[in-house]
Amino acid sequence: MNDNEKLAELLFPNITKTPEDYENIYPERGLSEGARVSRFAPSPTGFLHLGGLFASMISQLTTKATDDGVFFLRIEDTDKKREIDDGVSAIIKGLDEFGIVPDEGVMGFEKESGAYGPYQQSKRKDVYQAIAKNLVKQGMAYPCFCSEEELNEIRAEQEKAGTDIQGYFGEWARCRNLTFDEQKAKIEAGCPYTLRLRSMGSADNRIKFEDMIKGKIEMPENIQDVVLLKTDGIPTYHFAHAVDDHFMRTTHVVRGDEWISSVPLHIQLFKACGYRVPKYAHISPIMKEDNGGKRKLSKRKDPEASVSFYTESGYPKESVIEYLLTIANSNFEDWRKANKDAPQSAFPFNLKKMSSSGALFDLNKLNDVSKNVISVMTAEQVYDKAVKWAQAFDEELYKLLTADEAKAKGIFAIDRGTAKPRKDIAKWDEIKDYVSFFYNELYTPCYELPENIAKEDAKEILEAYLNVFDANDDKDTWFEKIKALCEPLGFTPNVKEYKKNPEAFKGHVGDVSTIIRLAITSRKNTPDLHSIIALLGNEEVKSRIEKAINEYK
RNA sequence: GGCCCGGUGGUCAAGAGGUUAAGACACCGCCCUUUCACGGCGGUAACACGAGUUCAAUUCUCGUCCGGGUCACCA
Repeated sequence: MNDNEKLAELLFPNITKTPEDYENIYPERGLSEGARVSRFAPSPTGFLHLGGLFASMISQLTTKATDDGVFFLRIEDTDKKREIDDGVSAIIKGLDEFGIVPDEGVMGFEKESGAYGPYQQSKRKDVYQAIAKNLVKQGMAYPCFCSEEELNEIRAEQEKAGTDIQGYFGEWARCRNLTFDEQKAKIEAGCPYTLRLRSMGSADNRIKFEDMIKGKIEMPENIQDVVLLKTDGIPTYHFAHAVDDHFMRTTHVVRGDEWISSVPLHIQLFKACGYRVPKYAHISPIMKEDNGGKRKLSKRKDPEASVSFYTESGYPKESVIEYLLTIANSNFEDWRKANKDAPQSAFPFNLKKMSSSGALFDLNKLNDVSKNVISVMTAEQVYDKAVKWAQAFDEELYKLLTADEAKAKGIFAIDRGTAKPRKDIAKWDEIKDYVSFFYNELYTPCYELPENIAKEDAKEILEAYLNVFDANDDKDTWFEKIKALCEPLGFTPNVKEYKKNPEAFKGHVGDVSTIIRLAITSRKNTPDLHSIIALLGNEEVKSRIEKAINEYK
């Protein structure tokens, strides 16, 4: 046994499996030619970030562009400090609420599926250690006994010396060249240690790689002896990334572009272990306007950073995904225009068309997209989704909607299913206001007239209308009756005539309709009044008109 | 500071060595219309700056500036 082999045994006496064993445990997937395997690998911080949803959507889309692509969910819980109770469920629930269901990986609390698990890094300690042991054996990794203070000290010295590159490398790497006896003594004395990579990189070398989104990138090679295993034996992100994505047979790594600067390290790690380097696709973050500048959406400052914001506001999941798709591929909107009814999954997503700079989050655009999405839903769909939302977030609304299903559906059916559907609703939390005048429980009458209409005229019109009104009239006779009211009371049924000669009339049909609309709904603007009247019914409408008349007396 | 990435209207963006520099959102106006919404038509508004290459640069090159990321026993 040489010194490296002795060191490996000293460090990992209980690790008996070899890298070859794991190659057999996690064999090549044997998918069809070109099939992509990708993943979403968040740490369980207790909530799902919009950027996380975006990344997982892109990742999934990337795999679904190939025949038997696999998209899996891995949980990166190697940092106990960041972990939050049941953070895993929050992520799964968040993804699920937007229709993203992984093919394999962590599927729920203590639940996973797939042959490449465990998919939670905290449960893979043995795998990492076996690989680490092998690295030590080959002289590519070594224990480092430096304390936090010593590390700070090194950094301070480097600062003072004004070196371009700071960190643990070359001359500065105090533990890099300890003899086996020195290492042995420290270990037997129980000194805590981390395991570091013995980097074979040189600052003079440049490494090139092709990012699927950002294109060709060239960077200096990694020279840092980075930590592979922390004092507690748990791997750092970098090491876990190489080991996991190798053994889970990931072909495409889709992740946030904050990782781009560690790609040289990652490539080095893959090579040190003898693994094929996966393809990388680094996504730009979704930004937020801030004092005229841009910054990343922050979970602290921005409620819209968490996906729960969208479910709570009642944005349909399709809307959020649709919006994200418009950010992802700018040709999505054109595609949507040409394929109005196609499911989102039919869109030919192209990683290479992703923007390489970060997009500012645009709530206006989301609202617009969402209005379009909702406008093509059937009344039944709107009803079902709204009810489901209300059940969770607005009990009063829930009771009203479910107490009279037919009425609620009737409301949502107004002008729906036509070639030019209304686009009033962007999210379910708007519908309470939208439907409020249909329900006496929500309705607060307000009889304030527009300035150009006198109380007396309003009263006369309403009195006259009450005499001829019938909620069962069809739309044409209904409106003919209103027109007929006009002339005797000094209004004209002809708007154009009024515009030509405004002095000759008190107003036109529009004004008459406004008075009626106001009496029935307390609003100047509503969807089709005839439909509203039909839904409200004879008695209710009559009683509202009578009340209004009293107000104008 | 070192190293990366980026910079086309307010926002998202297409684009190409020669274009009247697309489109969408927002905004404004007009039309349609019983209101609103929808729809239609139109409008305001952009190639960060400076050199160089070229007959020609917003497009290629370099520099400057600005924005973002990263330099942990965090991911």
